[in-house]
Amino acid sequence: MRRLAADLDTGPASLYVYFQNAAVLHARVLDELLEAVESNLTSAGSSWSDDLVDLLSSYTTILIEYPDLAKSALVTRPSGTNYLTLVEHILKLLREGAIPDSHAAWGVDLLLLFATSIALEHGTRMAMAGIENDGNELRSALENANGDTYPSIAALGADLLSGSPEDKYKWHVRAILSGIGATPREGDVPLEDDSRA
Amino acid sequence: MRRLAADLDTGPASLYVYFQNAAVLHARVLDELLEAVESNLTSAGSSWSDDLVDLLSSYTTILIEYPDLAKSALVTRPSGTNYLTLVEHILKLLREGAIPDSHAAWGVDLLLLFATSIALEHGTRMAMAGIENDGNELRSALENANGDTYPSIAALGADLLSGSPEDKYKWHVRAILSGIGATPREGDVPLEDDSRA
DNA sequence: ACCTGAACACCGTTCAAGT
DNA sequence: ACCTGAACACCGTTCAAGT
Repeated sequence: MRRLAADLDTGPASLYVYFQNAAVLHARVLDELLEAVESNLTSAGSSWSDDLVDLLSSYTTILIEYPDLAKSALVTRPSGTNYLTLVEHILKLLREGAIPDSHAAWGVDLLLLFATSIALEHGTRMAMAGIENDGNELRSALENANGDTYPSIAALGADLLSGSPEDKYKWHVRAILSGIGATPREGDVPLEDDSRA
Repeated sequence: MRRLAADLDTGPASLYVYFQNAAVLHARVLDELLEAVESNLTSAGSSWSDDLVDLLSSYTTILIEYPDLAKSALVTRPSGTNYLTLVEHILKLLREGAIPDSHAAWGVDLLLLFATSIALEHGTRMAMAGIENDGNELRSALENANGDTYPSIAALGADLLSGSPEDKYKWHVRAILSGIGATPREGDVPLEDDSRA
């Protein structure tokens, strides 16, 4: 609020003439930024799931630059036209993937929650870079975990810390996609049923 | 920092004698709170996936009371013994579910990211309850979405907004579980292979 | 050596006062 | 009527000064 106000050569109070509060302002700014989501797409059409990974990556990449907006988006879902366009695009790809409608309806939430959280996580981490890189705390805790009290952790060992963020991101999205396709919701018609009453 | 310092009848500066910064203090407090995760479990053993839903619910329930700690946990993974115990418990249940180790290794991250994000989302939303409930913004945007520009949104209609948070939470966890079980990682041995070189 | 009062550099929001 | 300076009520962090 104060930085934007300063950029506009006025006091922060003036912004409250146009925006109810900081959350509303954030939502508006975010929706403006989301116009870039579609234009940042790279792969374009090898498969519906690749497209979905690409689409969400584009969204995350934008949000990662603005962790405060990611936090806002997580708590108060945006409602602008560009956000709706993103939801529409996700749903379109899920239908291409033959995901049942009822699964897709609850699946979009999960996909966007994931993409937003990752942006918040990494964006905030980057914003406090250098100050103190305590990312190694958990790392060493896992490496030195006692095999008697933590047998499963010890069994997995280095695998718990393996992989680049990008590879994990992609695998996580694919896992979510696979899950929302395969996980039954109450009211689902069983697969082999020919739907006679 | 300031509230805790006031409770201890001193200035905020004193805390810096014992904690490097606010993030470190948060991590320590959180790990203390996580001792309650195991004792809050309810269902106990109908199936590994039910147990996993229950375990993560317990974690989320605790974190939802302290959104600031949830934010901290999202950005800087805790590394205390109670957090390790939680990770161990999750891994144990995933092994019970016959999830391949390499999938479990990347799956814990996703499960904990989800549980933490939901706590941050709902916790923050509760903390600003009453002030302005603009949760209906997206709701009405989705309901009034033009069927020509947003065909998939219009096709799904009310289903996009259906379901209680609890039902969605459980379904989301189950979807993630299903996905991490079924999504191949590079290096996976194909199922029908009898592993002769 | 160990602790801390006071100050610094920030926030978002409100409201009386100015044009 | 529309805008805003100044103040209010908060943050986390630092550092010189006190015991």
